[in-house]
Amino acid sequence: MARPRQFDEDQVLRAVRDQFWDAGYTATSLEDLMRVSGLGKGSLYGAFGDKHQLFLRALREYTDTSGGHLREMLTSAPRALDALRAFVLAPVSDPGGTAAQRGCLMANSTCELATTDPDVLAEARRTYEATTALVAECVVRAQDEGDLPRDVDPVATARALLAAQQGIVFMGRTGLDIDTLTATARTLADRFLPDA
Amino acid sequence: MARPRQFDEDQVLRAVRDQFWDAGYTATSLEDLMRVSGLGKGSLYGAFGDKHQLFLRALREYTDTSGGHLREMLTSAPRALDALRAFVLAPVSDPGGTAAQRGCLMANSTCELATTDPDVLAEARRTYEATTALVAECVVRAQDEGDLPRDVDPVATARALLAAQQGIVFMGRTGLDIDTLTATARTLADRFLPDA
DNA sequence: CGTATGGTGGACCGATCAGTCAATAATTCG
DNA sequence: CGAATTATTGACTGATCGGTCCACCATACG
Repeated sequence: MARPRQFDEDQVLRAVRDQFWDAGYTATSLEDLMRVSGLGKGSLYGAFGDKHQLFLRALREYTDTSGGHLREMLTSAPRALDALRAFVLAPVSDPGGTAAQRGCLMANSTCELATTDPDVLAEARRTYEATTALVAECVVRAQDEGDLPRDVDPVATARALLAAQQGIVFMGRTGLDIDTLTATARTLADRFLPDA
Repeated sequence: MARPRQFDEDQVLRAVRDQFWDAGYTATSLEDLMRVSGLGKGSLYGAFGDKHQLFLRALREYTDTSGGHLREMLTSAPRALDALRAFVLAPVSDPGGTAAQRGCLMANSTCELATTDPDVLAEARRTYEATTALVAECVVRAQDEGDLPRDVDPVATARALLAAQQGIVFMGRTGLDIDTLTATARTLADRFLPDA
């Protein structure tokens, strides 16, 4: 029984997320956040709390969204092996390669803040634990389908695939051209995943 | 014919580098830099210019030092294949795993600043180009020694090994425990480098 | 020993930082 | 329609930012 919000919370979170993504957490000022969200300080603070809380919300929005995409990617393909291959190649799936240079918000934030921000570190551990579990599930399915040998440890394999994928993401962030990056991702995928 | 510097430039650069390493570029203030270096503002500005120039100097000091270590690592081992293995395992060579959590200053800086700081991006490209070349040389040597097949492209292999190594570095930054991280690095190394 | 040179430390600057607060506006419910 | 409630806006705060400047001082050279 009062005045309703005049903005869409998710839309604001996405705008704020993009700002943090491009400039990093520390280098983003409240003025930046007001500009990209179109909101005043009072509204931002009223709806999300301070800068740090807002960042964690945006980060969570990001991990939830990309976690959803990941789950879909890993379960939609008919063959699990193809899904794993798509997982490693995901960082170069953007045609222009512009997305590659942006890197991953979770990874960028971890590199920037892991030493000083326990909340971000915890979110990183949570995210990569969950990702490992999802990929490991897919590895088991690939084993069931006869595409991967039975004697490899699914979780260890998942961790190696995740590390390789994050390595690709990082090389993309350095501005490595998309063709070279794609070739590198393929090389890594080929070593882990037979056939093609 | 004037008063000589009362500090060792390299020592200051190392202290400053550690500060940037732990807190990131943006989150490090001039007060922090004065504290860790023991110098006043005037001395810092007189010797190194502004914060950005000082950061680039510290970053260069870091890449030069680790580039030297890398070169030594890749050339000192009797067998090139062992050197390549050591390269992939380097991020977990620290016994306690504390170094692993710190990550790599160049990588952290790239993730934080790649979008906004052309100088850092250029330094990253330069560094990883040089690293690729060094590793590729070592791959050729391993081929000459009969430990790697002749038909693989040395540069492509080097890029894949570098990406895998950076993936390990990143997983270490997320705080993944050192044992799991070591196992992951071994898994990656084993796929690329036969024998042991 | 005096003077020129350049290093040193800290006061100081305007700008910007994150965050607070109160006046105002918009909405719902009685 | 009026009262209660909450969103919105923007002025304001004290702190801190990066950077400048200058008075002071240690040294080297004549």
